[in-house]
Amino acid sequence: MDPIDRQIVALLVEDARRSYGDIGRRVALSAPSVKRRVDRLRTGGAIEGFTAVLDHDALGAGTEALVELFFAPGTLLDEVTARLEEHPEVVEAWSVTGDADAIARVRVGDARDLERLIMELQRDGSVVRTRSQIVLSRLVARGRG
Amino acid sequence: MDPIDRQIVALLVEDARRSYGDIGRRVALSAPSVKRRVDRLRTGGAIEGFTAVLDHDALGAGTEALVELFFAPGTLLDEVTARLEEHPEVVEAWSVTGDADAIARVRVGDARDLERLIMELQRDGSVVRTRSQIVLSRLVARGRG
DNA sequence: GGTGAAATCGTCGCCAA
DNA sequence: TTGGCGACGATTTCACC
Repeated sequence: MDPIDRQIVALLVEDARRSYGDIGRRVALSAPSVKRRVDRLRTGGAIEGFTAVLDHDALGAGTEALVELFFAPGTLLDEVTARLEEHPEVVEAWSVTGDADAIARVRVGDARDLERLIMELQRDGSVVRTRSQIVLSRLVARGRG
Repeated sequence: MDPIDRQIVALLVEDARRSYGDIGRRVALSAPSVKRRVDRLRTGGAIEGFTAVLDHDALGAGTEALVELFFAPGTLLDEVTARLEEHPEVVEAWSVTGDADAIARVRVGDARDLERLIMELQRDGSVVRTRSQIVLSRLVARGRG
């Protein structure tokens, strides 16, 4: 992981479909050499993959919310993770310090779906309370930097 | 935006570097036809772009946190957005309902950087209070759904 | 890390349904 | 309009230096 690797990563975050030749020109390396580095970064796990960034508003999709989760005493993180992964509406989730035990970023059709999702999450008793903040607008959105 | 477009979008979310030919084989379309659709999805705004998904732990990077922001009365959203965009540590931010006015997802080297960032954000008075929750671990992470 | 070569891919104009 | 075909230059991806 040298400065050139970092440059390559930054260029791919900016545009994942950039060609190796284009990257090579910017970092003064040949295309095969760039490919070797990218392959290494992928197998090494630094780059997990490449994805399309969607505009959910333009896609006619719905509502996003950040849901704080409060666990029952003695709840295992793995249980909650498994439960969250059952629901495709959960885009991302983190275990956090502070008031709540975890925060889930969810994408649902509308407020009714959110309500239903929250009920579902609480169903088996590992999540005993939630507190939701519905996203009104996205202020900042960067690659995944 | 027909079912084939949705399939194409899903395939690109899964792997943004897939070739048009590969996509075409999966949706029973020729490569040029797939390219036309992807071009249309991009100019139409449904697909904002393509990015690399990084593993920040593997990259030896630091701490992630969710910072709730409380604005001074009369603060404009655009002001705060501009302020947030000045700081590359802010990966994402949303204006939300509920207790806080906005939530920023930030990535910093360590807790000291977080402290410094928060001081910076509060400096001009539009953000009067913050409440941070440091991410202990990522529970769920899907493409960008 | 570079070079060269072969296979594949991106991209365009043109034509058919 | 939307999709397929053909063609050409660019790109990917090797083996080898």
